[in-house]
Amino acid sequence: MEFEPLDQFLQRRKKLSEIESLGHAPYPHKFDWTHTPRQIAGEFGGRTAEQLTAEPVNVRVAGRIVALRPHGKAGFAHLAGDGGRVQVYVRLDVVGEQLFRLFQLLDLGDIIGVSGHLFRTKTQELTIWVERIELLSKALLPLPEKWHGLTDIEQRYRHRYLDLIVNERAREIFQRRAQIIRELRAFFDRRGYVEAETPMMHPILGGATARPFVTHHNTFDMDLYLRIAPELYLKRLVVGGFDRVYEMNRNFRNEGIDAIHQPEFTMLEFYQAYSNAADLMALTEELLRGLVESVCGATKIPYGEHEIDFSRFERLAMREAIGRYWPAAAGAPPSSAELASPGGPQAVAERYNAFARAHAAEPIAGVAGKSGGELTGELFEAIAEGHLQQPTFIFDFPTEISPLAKCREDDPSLTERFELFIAGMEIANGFSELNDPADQERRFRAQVEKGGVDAPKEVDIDYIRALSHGLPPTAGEGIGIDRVVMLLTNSHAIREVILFPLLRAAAEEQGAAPSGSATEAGGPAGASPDKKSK
RNA sequence: AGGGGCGUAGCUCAGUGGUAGAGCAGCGGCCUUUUAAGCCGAAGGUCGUGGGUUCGAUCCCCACCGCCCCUACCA
Repeated sequence: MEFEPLDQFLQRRKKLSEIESLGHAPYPHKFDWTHTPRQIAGEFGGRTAEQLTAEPVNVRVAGRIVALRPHGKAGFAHLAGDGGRVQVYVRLDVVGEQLFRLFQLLDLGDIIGVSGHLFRTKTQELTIWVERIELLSKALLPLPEKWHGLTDIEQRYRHRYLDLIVNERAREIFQRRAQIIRELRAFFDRRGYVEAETPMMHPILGGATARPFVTHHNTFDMDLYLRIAPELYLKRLVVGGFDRVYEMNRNFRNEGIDAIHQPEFTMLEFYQAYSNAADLMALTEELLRGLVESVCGATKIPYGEHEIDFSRFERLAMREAIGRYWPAAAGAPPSSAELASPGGPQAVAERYNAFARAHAAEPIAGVAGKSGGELTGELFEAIAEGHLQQPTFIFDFPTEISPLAKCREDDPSLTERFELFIAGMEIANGFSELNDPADQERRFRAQVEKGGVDAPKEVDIDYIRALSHGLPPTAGEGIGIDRVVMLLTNSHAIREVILFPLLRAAAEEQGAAPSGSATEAGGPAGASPDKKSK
């Protein structure tokens, strides 16, 4: 297989043959290094030129050539590796003709190993005085332009490896992502949670409201859904005696793609027995504050135009939030009492729609056919959600839109459920888990009867059976990890924090190159904590 | 899904109704402390794809493909 740009590809392949004919293995198996490019600066950055002369430091370093400045009978290059870079200096009179010829045959992008001692150049840059040089892997294709790098967004995702080589920010985002995931695991492990891996292929859809991907198992001749949520399996584990359990992995939702949604997305779900929603709000606050401190080194972090302050989390009932952010042009804001009264949400929604029609905003559709709880949820989304920049827990979710949550003891129209919003995004969703099997079965059946494209088609009888064995009073929560990574990396598109976001498959072309014609199939993908479950 | 924008050399981008340019990368030459190294020279393109208008289209029109942004929907 040959790739465009063909002239450069062939040119580099020719150089590789010449390197072989000089007696070098084209793809050697091993290079013993003493330091990574990053470690050189870290360990020896403080040494002066005099110290390096008095006490020579010998190193062996491997890396990718990311800059190359030949000067006739000598030359400089920068090797990148381990997130750092180091300059090397090669001289004909030091390495000899044979190795210098090898140096001349190197290209930007090649991976080499060098050995030598450290010195400082005229400009005081810490540099390796190369005595031996070895090709470790030839780059047959050129790197993107050295100054502007790779800016085309589509190319960056289709050829993420180039993005990672060339764009430091991309590399930093994914290193930080790994750090976040490490910290989250440590947080739950410290507190005695068991990490579980529940099925990703589900015979019955459940645990959220979303349209699924469907797949097929050949031997069992059985259709399966890629999971939209692990919720029902994790609660089975609580029934089984894992009182504290968590899972952090992919969910798949066959729905729209935008700045905060991908079909394949990562969610953390955790459950703890003998706890309720209020306990989880406190835990979530502790978790996120600690995470931001350890990852960003501060409790206030910049996010676009805003500064987000994780030292304080606001708590606001959903009905209060509607009143608080009610548009001034829509008249007097509704009271929580009005929203709680029979027919209240309908009246408020009509008032909002009158305002919306007059101000080119989107009205709430189908008011007459919706329950008060559904309308309350929609009013909240239309009016308040986008205003919630600072960390804010919204609680008192209506029962109609919370089929897995336990009702409030004093008000069956509301549940012990909350969602956390930051920067206008839904970040977390948690509640006291409904553990009454009869009530759960009723709510499941109501969902199935109601129908709709994303409604469950059948009741998960085994889950009801599990509840019938007794689920302790339990609280559970889901946190959208991709969105947390967005916040902590000041990223404003979810695909910036997903290594290989789903793209439309490009047409395969013979000889297609980094210019963007290789097919990136991308399987089913998905992304976000959802409204009705974690 | 609707509206807007974009698609020109490998990369980053100019440009014009008379079939096209720069910088970087690549190629040849010079260059033993450079760092967006420098200097000289040559090369590189089906201007996203397919139609149409025109004597002539990369440019104007239509359709399609892909990407981006906004709005909406799935949630």
